[in-house]
Amino acid sequence: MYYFLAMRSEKKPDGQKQPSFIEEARRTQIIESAIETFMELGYANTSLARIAERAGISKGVISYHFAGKTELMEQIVEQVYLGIVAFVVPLKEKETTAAGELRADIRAVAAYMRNHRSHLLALGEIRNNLRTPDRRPRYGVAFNEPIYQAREALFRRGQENGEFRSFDCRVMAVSVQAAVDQMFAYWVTNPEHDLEAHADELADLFEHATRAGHPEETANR
Amino acid sequence: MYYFLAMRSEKKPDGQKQPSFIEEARRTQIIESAIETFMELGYANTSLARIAERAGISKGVISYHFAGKTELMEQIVEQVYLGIVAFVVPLKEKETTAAGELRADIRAVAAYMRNHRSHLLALGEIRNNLRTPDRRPRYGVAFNEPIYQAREALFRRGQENGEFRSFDCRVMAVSVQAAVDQMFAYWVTNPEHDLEAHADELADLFEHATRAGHPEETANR
Amino acid sequence: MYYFLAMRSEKKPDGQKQPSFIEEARRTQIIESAIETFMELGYANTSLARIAERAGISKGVISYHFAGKTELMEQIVEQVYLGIVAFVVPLKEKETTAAGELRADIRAVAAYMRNHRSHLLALGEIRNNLRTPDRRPRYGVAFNEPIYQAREALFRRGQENGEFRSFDCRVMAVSVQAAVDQMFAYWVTNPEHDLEAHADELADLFEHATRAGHPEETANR
Amino acid sequence: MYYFLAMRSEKKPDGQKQPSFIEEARRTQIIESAIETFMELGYANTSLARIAERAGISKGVISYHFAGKTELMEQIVEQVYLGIVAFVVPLKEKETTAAGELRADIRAVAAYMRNHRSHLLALGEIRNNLRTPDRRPRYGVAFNEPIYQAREALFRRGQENGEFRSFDCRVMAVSVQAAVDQMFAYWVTNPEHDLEAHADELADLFEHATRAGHPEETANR
DNA sequence: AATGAATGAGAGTTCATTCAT
DNA sequence: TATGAATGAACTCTCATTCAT
Repeated sequence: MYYFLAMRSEKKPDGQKQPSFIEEARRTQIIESAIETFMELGYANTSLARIAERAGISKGVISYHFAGKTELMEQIVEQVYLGIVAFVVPLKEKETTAAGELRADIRAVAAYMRNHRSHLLALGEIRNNLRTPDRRPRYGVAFNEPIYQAREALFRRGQENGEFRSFDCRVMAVSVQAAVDQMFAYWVTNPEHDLEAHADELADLFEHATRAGHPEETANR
Repeated sequence: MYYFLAMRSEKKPDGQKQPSFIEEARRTQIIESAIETFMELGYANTSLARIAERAGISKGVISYHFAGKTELMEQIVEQVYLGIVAFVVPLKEKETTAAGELRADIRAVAAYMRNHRSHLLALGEIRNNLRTPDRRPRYGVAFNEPIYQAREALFRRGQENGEFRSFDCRVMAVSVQAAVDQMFAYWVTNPEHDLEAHADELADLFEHATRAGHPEETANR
Repeated sequence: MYYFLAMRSEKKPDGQKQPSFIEEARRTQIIESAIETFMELGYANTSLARIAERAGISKGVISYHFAGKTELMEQIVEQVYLGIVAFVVPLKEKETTAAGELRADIRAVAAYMRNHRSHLLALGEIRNNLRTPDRRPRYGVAFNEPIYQAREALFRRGQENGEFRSFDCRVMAVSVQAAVDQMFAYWVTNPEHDLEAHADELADLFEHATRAGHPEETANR
Repeated sequence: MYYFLAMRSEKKPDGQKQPSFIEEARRTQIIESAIETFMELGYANTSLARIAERAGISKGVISYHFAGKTELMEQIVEQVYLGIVAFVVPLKEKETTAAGELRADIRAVAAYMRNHRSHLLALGEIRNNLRTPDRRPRYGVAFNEPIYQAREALFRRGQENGEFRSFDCRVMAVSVQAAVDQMFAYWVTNPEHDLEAHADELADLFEHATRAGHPEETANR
């Protein structure tokens, strides 16, 4: 599930030299500094100079530790994404019913959002804006594909065992992800908003949206 | 409803000179050129020079007709937004039931998306990226507030007349908008995707999510 | 002869807009400033900043008038080369004998050198150093090909009419050009050196080197 | 003859510590790596980082073994120059006549060129570009002075013993050197060119250019 | 003897904006 | 109204050099 690793920009060959401790620390420091800068200033206003300034280091240090601005941003995406997966996946696997898993998923993501606000904001900035040299989007919606497939599988399972009614699994997967993402965006703008209550409400929403209510609606698509 | 005009960057006082026809034509030309550029190159790669080049005019013309890059982008947002409202609102008002109105709304927006792909893409680019001089987001989620309130009103009406179950109207409104927006993004990335079928599926989804299924669930929040 | 035009980087299509007077003046000013900078500081120390500083203009002006540093340098080469050709060719055409033409050629070039020291120095700097994006030499010896062919034709004519002995025309052409170029370099380093006397001496040298001295040496290669 | 040592950047005082074997090996390794880099990428694209990368060592090693980039380049010049002298001088000394010595000289240099292409190319790159801190050429034509004097002596000898006609020995020396250098450059650009034939042709050329043809031309300048 | 890390200057380029014409 | 010209700041990236380990 969440097989994001398949999207990693470049697998490091085993024969490659291990990064030293200090090297790793610096990279982490720079990435964290970049994340905060993206969150605070937005993509267009985030320059290497500002990242370095916030980190209290020289501009050239970033160029020393990363091949370029692009590699830095790809590293951020990778780091943040891996963090999400590592947190959410274990919490889902405890559930037995499809409906239960969907609810657990949504609540887990909400919990993660509360504690990683800046990381997820930076992820969004980069996803929305990073482009390849020929100016086509680097990530875009296709970035969500592994998530979509995981959710599709969940829905199909629920349909097969009679929990869920018949519906288009892809549309449902896309919509769940959209609602979850927007929950985050809404909370960011309205920090007093109750994130956990929102998550529960969302779980209710999709429970109603998916459950097999009337006999004739039971899924067999 | 959709009282977006209240957000307009600057109301022109009534005593102000009316823009001439050619003035208005130039502004429209520039806005269209900018929209295409945003769509094709993304926010970060859209410069006044490129907009002018695409329009086949001199760079200075833009500065002449717009106070600056910021005003141009705000004008784009306004124009596009007004276009959506003008198209969607009449289609909703024909409906009598709340559920019917929701379905009509979603389908109308989908129809609009198909015919205004570049406009909506540009709107997204600007909404995601434009910031005030002190670097806080210019639009963000708050931009959706009028839409949220309209949808909230719809849901509340449905709850009051017994069509809808009890749920948090704000969360539902946010989620509907998120699902609709993501439908667009998904279609942009997958042009062969059936937009109208997706809209219908979404209407089903939210019909199930909102309808008063069991007596004890009838809304009175 | 001297058909350098065939090497021009890009022929301007007739439909292209004419550069304005002030545009042309600025380009000339920048080129002259660049030539002086190349002469004084050498290729490696010549930056756009220094060229602009010498010209008393902003750095961005150069970028405005030239596509980039590369185009500026190619323009310098073209301008200087055309200047040489325009000066030398008419002086050669007055001569009737091959030997006379060779002597006239060498003397004409020497005369040009005296009055265009900085231009020729800059030409040399760029020729020696400018490389394509893939790092291969942009000009190199191949740059001399039109000159070589012109001289070859001269020598062949002299051999055919019996003025010259038999020798390899290409080697002779290369050597004449080398001797002439080095005459310039020597004079640059030793400004008190008598350039005209050097040119006459060179003419003598190649007269002896080429003339048909003994009957059995007359050319028929 | 060829008293190039007088130009050495810094004579090591006798009391200085002898470089260890491994020290010498490292310096040689770095110099060879630098030579290849200069040849392949040209002066402007040759950085210490690239030299180190090619040598498979750390960038700091170069700074450890050489005072700076300048000293490295001066060492390259010295090494290459000494190599030429060591090869050419013995081959000249076998000759008895001045004409014979000139021919032997040219052929010897050509032979050396064939086997030391990268060395001579690097020498040229550095000679053409290296400057002192006040930006005046570090070598330039003056670098050839020992060669010029050696050739002048040869020509004067030939004139005194009646082999050669009267001509300006300095101009002849400069021209021979120019022709030889350009032979190399031409061969580099046209690798299929017959270097040895070119050398022979050059020897013929200067034999005709120098020899005492008519009695009244015999030298006594 | 060698390394990796860091610096600060300087490179070419792009940009929004201003202004005289 | 519209243009072309110019500015100055900010951008990413590369460089030679220094230094602690």
